[in-house]
Amino acid sequence: MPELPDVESFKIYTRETSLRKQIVKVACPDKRVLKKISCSKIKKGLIGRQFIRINRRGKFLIFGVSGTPQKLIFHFGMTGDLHYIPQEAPREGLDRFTRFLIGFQNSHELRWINVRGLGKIYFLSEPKDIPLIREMGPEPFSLSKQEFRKLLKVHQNRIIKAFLLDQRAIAGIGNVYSDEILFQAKIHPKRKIKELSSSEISLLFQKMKEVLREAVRVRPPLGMLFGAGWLLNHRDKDMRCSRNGKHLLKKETIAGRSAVFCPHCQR
DNA sequence: ACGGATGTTATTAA
DNA sequence: ATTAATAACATCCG
Repeated sequence: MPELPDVESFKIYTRETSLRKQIVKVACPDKRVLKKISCSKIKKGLIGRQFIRINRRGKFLIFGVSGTPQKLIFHFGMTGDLHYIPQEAPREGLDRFTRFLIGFQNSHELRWINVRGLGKIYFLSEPKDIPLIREMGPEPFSLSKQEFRKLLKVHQNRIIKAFLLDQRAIAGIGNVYSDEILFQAKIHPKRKIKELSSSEISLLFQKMKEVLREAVRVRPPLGMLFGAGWLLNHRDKDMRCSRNGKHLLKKETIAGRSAVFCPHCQR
């Protein structure tokens, strides 16, 4: 789940729930997710303080803290969620996998839920000390079409799916949304970038922004649905192309991930 | 029971 | 030097 749109909605959610509240508790039920930092150091840095800023960079969520330059940084890995909930709420369902939590003075807590334990938590002053942040490519939402064309030029020898997935090339796009973007742009995931036409690049740029923007819009108030034309509604389900119910979607390993696409519509 | 899963990284191969 | 494929990480789900 946690690709750019998901982390963006975590940002909105935590800004609405967790900003400017006195932190009174920090718990780390699973130390393995803490990177180069102990639970007691995080406690020392957070307790008695407040979150004053929450930002996103790629798939990272970054919390600025009052009275210290240190920032709390979450990466969710393959699975993740955040629940702001009364502290007495039972840890059942997904909440069983709370591997880190912040308690506030109002008796609510922010639970960092990470089913598979591949997520990571950092507490440091300089986000760029995390190699992936230091080397991360530009944010899709801040790219102009001209910059996008330049970026593709730099990566012209790669296949398009690998480019979209590479955080060092462009930030925040993961497997599901890269498939969706390519489906909507009608581009086969294995196409070489240098062989894309100018109009294909234009459409790709437009669809990249549309898909990500729409996914951010659909996410937060839980339950809203993606449009009928979306590949997302069919992958892991009936595997039928939403453009023509007769075409069967294909699943193939590309750039190390299982790509789902319509061999008929995507060329 | 086995394979696969929305991510990243180190290693190996091409 | 680049780029792509692979395994590994941890754990749940169908």
